Order: sequence, then C-alpha cells, then structure tokens
Amino acid sequence: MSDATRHPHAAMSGSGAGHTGERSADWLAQLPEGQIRQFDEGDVICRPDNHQNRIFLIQQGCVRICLSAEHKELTLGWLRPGSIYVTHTRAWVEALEPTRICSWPIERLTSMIAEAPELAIAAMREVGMMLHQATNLIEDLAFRPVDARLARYLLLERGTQNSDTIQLTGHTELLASLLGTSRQTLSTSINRMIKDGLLNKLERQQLQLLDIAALEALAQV
Amino acid sequence: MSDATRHPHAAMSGSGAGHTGERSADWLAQLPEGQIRQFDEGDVICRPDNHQNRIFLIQQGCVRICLSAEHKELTLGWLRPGSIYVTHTRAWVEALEPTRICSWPIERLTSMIAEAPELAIAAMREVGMMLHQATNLIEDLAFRPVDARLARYLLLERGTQNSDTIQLTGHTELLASLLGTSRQTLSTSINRMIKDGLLNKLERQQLQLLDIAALEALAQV
DNA sequence: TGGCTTCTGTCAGCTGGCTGACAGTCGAGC
DNA sequence: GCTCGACTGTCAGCCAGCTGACAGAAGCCA
Repeated sequence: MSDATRHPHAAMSGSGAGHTGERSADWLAQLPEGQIRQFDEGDVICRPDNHQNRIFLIQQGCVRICLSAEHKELTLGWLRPGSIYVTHTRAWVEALEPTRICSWPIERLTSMIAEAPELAIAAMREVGMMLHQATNLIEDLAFRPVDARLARYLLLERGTQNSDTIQLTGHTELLASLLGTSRQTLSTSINRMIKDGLLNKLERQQLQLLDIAALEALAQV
Repeated sequence: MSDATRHPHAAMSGSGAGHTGERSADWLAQLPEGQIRQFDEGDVICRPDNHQNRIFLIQQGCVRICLSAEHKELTLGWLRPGSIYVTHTRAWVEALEPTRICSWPIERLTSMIAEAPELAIAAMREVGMMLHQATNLIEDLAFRPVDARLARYLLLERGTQNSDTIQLTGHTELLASLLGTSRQTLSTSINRMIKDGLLNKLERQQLQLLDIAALEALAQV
C-alpha cells in the first residue's frame, strides 16, 4: 500500500493517516502476476450481476465504488493507485478517469495466502479498512444531518490535502452521492456556509475553508 | 462456524443460508486457548473507547453490536454462539442475555494465521460477512423506506426460522434500532400491516406473516 | 391481589431534505 | 466568437419520519 491510498470515508475517521503509515509496500511486491486491464473514464469495471468475485489492485487512475437503486446512487468511496478492492455482490465499480487495474479471481487468494501468509494480514487490513469506511457512512446516514456530513468531509480533505484550499473530486452530484444527499441539497448547504463565512468558493471544485472552528463544531453533530 | 450463526442483516441478503453452509467448523477446533469471560444480560462487553482490539468468539448467549450518537442508537446486528467478531473502534458490544465469550488480542491473529493459514481464509470470510451486513444496512438507510426495511427483515426471519410465525428478538425499540427507525414509527408500520392483513400479532414479539406476496412486493422497494 | 414499572399504540406538530422545475453560468468544441 | 450541453444555484411544494406526549395494556414483584 502506498501513501497515495486515499479514501474519503476512511480519512474521515481521523486515523487514516496513521493507518496508511502502517501498511507495508512488501504486500504489493509479493503479489503474483494478475490480469491487467485498462479502462476509460466512465467505464464500468464491475457490475452487481458479476458472479465471479475478484481481488483488484488499482495501478493507475481513480475508481468509484457505488450502490444504486431506482434513480438513486450512493458512492461508497473511491480508490486510487495502490488500493486493493475485493468485489461486493451489489456494488458497481466505475472508472472516474483513465484507469489501469490488475486483478485475480478471489479463489486465487487462498493459494496466495498459503504461499505468503503475510498477504493475509495485509488483506485483512484492507477489508477491515472497507468495513471502517462502511461504518463511517452508516453513521453519516443514521446520525448526521447533511451539514455535518459536509463539514466532516471538508475537514478530512483538509487533512489529506494539507491545505485550507480543497480540491473537490468531480462535480457536485458526485460529492452529493458520497455524502448520501441530493445535488440540490448539497449545493444549498455549501452556499449557506459560504454566506455564513465558513467557506469561500475560489472556483468550481475548489473551496477555501475560512473558519475551521465553526466547521469542526458543525462536524461534531 | 455453526449453523447457529444468525445475523439479521446477513440473512437479509438471501444468501445467508448458503454462506453459512460453506463455513468449516474446523476453524473453531483450531483456535488456541483464549480468555473466557461471562457477561450478564445488559452488560457492556466492549465500548468505543477500548483501544485494544480483540477477536471474539461467542460461545453462549447473544450479543448486540451497535453504534450510538446523542440520544440515538443504531444496531448493526447481533451474534449468537459460533459467531466471530473483530472489534470496531466505534461500536458497542452488549449482551442481550447471559453470554460467554472467548477472546484474543488482535495481535495474536498474526501468529494464529502463521500457525494455521486456513484461519486466514475463515477470518477473511468473517470480516467479509460483516462488510456484507454493513452494505445491507447502508442500502436500507439510503434507499429503503421503513416499510420496506421491515418487510425485508420479516421475510428474512421467515427463512431463518423456517416458519410463517416469527419470534422477534427483544422488544420494539430494539428492532427499531436495527431497522434504523424510531420505536413509534416501527409500531405504526407493524400495526398498519396488521390492519391491511399482511401480518397478525399473536402476542408480543411474535408475529404471523399472512400475505407473503404482499410483503415481498413491499420489500422490493 | 395490588402497585409499580415497562412496553405499546396512537396522536399532533414539526422539519430536514427530496423532488421537479427553471434560469443563469461555465466549459468544450467548432 | 458562437453555440450547445453540462453544471450550478435557487425556489416552492411536499412528505416520510421524528419527537414529545399521553393513555392503556402487560409484566413483574412483594
């Protein structure tokens, strides 16, 4: 796992940075040859009716993992180079930009672990990270109003990007799907915070955090 | 893992029974001696500020895993004898009835896996099950109205209990916390279904499913 | 059996956020 | 520079579900 691993909900936990640091890149070096595939922006890498589970390594690009129902979509998170992903029965995986992936049938995991048991610890850690991310999302959906979700996300990104100026990934609708809300509601929330002096919009997809304390108070809800 | 494993959200996926069947009880036989502890009904087994992660085996009784915030509580699920659980940073674990547990520090997992790599596969499967359960809950919270959540739960229990007469676990408030709603809303939902002829209440905590097709239609939302 | 506590059903008022709609802005391509 | 499509902001109406409250039923214990 490289430090390039960046997952919105994981970073929200505040322990993301420390956790990332614990990961050993030896895991990557020990992975056997897998199936390499290239995807263009917008391509579906994996859909819910895929019956063959695979384990994926993102080599290049950025992918989004999401759930959908009727006309609604929920983003579980996104992964960047160095991230591992084990397919979910009901999740979609789509490329947000041109992406290269190396993958293995899940059945190979058994032999991979038998050959190098350290792989098991790393794989457990990865699945544990996904579970942690899922827990964050559950808490958002169950307990936090949209303002709090947004504030948490922005503070997390501030930590990850090491700057008060946040570069957002994708446009409003994508971020709304990550925060479990609608585009309109997110837009309203952002613009209310701008009006209240917590944020400044430098340009589309770029926000400046002005009042960290106020954002932290909002995020505590 | 024994067939006694029963987890509400897992069973909701409809693949729960099959998944249970794949598990090998050899996993249990290979587990080393751990720390045995006994808990009374209502005892907290594990709280969010516990910094030492452990891996738990439920030997007897029933435990509930939940998240809480302000005055709200969300049940992630419950576990019965034969279930394994790896502690979450932010989850509470509480005994719903007198319970016996065997546990190990999470650090022991590494040596356990080195001694018997099959343990890794079983542990991966367990964490994967938890992730699957979390995904079910996310879908409930993000996409499904309360009626649909209740219908899904009842149909799942019907499959697990192999009967049209469902024994509920705990009283209304507990089930409401599992379905991510309030006691009042759940009570209203149940009684509307009773009035509409889908359910019959035989006694507290015991419901008879009368119209499976209507419940299935509701659950599809 | 009686008293007390817990559980359940029901109600009314409220609200966070959704949804559809529309106007203005921005970016990409010619 | 112009056009068109995508993105963004804003608005109004609506509603699923929450919350607090209260009454009646059920369960438990002395």
